[in-house]
Amino acid sequence: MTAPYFTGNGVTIYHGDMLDILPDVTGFDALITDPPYSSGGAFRGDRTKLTVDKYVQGGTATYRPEFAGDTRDQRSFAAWCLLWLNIARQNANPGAVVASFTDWRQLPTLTDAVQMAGWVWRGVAIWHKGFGRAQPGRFSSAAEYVVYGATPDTQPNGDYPPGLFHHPIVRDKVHIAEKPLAVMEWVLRYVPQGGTVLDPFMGSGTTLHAARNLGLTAIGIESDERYCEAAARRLDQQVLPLWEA
Amino acid sequence: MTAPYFTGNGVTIYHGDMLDILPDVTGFDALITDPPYSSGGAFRGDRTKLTVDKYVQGGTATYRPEFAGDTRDQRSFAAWCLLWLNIARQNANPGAVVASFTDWRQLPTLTDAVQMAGWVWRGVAIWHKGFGRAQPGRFSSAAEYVVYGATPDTQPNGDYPPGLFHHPIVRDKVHIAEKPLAVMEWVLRYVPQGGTVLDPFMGSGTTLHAARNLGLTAIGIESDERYCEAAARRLDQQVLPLWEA
DNA sequence: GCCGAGAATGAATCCATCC
DNA sequence: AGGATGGATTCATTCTCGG
Repeated sequence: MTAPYFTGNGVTIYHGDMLDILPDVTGFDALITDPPYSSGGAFRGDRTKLTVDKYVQGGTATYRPEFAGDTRDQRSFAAWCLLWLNIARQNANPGAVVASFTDWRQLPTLTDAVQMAGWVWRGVAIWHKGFGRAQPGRFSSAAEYVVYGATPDTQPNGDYPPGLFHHPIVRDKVHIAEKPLAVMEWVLRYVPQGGTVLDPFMGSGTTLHAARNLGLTAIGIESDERYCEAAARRLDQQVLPLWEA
Repeated sequence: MTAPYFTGNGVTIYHGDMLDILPDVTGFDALITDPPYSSGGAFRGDRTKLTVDKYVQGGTATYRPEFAGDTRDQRSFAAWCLLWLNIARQNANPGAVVASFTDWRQLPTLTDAVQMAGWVWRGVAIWHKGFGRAQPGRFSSAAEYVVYGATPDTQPNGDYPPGLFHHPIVRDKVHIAEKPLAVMEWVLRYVPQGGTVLDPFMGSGTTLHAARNLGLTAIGIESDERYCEAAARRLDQQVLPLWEA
C-alpha cells in the first residue's frame, strides 16, 4: 500500500490517484467528498476548458491552481462516480454513510450513480450560497447540492442537521471549488459520532479540517501534490486557524 | 373539443382528464404546473390512496396498478410525465417555457422526462418551506424543487427571479398539495411577459390566481369537479382575495 | 463604532470570431 | 448537425474604505 503523505493529529493524507489508493483504504464510517463536477457549460467546448478558464472569468479574478478531472461528459461522469462510490461502499465499515457535493446539472447523474453503487439514496441537502451569477430569463443559481445516502443497516446518529444551510462562499480560496469550513461541519453532522471520514477528493483539506474540529478521524486522498502540501501544512498545526475570514 | 367548465377574467378552466383535453389546448407560452408527485407520503397507503383519488376516471384507463410497486412506480411516473410534457411542448407557442414542481425523490426522474420530451432543461429552483419534520440521522427535508426548462429558441424575458424562494406552507389548504400564492407568483416570473400559462394539474387554481395577479392569461385543467368548482368560484371574483393568511 | 457608497466577485453562459 | 477560444454580460451579495 502507498505510504501516507502525511499523518498526525488524527488525520491521514495520501498523495496519488484516487483509483489506485482507494482499494487499499478501509475502516471508515463515512464517505464525504466534493468531486470534480465536470460541469460548466452546455457544450463540450465549454466543459473541456481549463477550470481556471471556465470557472474564473471576467479578468479581474485572482488566479488559482488548475485542478484535474473536470472534463467528463455525463456518461463517463456517471461511470466514473459509480467506480469510486462502489469501491468505497465495499471497503467501508458496516453502517457507513455517504454524502457528496454536486451542482444542479449533475444531481440526477449522481443520484443514479450512488444507487447503482449499492448505497441507499436518502435525500438531498442544499447549501445556499446566498447569491449566484444572475442571468436574464432564468432563476439565479445560488445553491449547490449534497446527495446523501447510507447502507441498508445504518443506525441514526441522533443528530438533526438542517436540510438547507445558508453560508456565503469562501473569499480567499486556495482551491477554486473550496467549501467553507462551516459548510463541511454542517455536512459532517450526518456522520456517526466519533467515526472515521474518508474524502477521496481532498483538495485543500477542508473536509479533514472540519472533521478534526468535530472530533472525527479523517483520511484524505489528493492527486495534486500542491494541494497535499497545503493541506498537510494546514492540518499539521496543533490548533487550527479558521482558514477563512 | 371539450367545452370549458369556466371562462372569465382571462381564465379558462377545463374539467376532465388531462390526457384527453391537453391535445386540443394550444396557444400558450408556458407550462407551469404541480403534478402529483407519486412519492408523496412515507407510506404506501398514502400513495395508493392519492393515485386512486386523482386518477380514477370514468372509463377504461387507470393508472393505479403502475403506482403500486416500488420500481415500476418511478418508471411509470417517468413515462406518464413524458406523455404530457411532450404534448404540451408540441402545442405550445414558439419560445415557450416549462416549470414543474417536484420533491427530491422524483427530481431526477422529472429532469429526465423534461429532456426526453424535447425541452431543454435549464435548471432547478428551490422553494424552501421553513422546517420540515426532523428525523434523527438525516437532514430535515424542508424544500420542494422546481425543474425548469425552455424550448431551444426561447428568448430571455428580462426578469431575474431568485433561485431560492423562502415562504411558509399554506395553512388552511383546500387542496392537499396547495402551493402558496406567493410561491406561484415567484415561479411565474419565469414566464414571458403578458403570455398565456397552462396548468394541466390545476387543483384549487393557485397557478391561475397568481397568473391573473401578474397580468397573464391562464388555462387550467382539472379532473376532479370539486376542485373545478372551487377554482371557478375563486377566479370568478372581480377582485381576488388573498386566499391565504 | 456605525453607516453608506462604491467596488469587487461568482463550481457561468452566450455568442461572435477564428481556425 | 464543425469545433475551439475568448470576451461581454449580468446582479445580488459581500467587501472595502472613508466620513
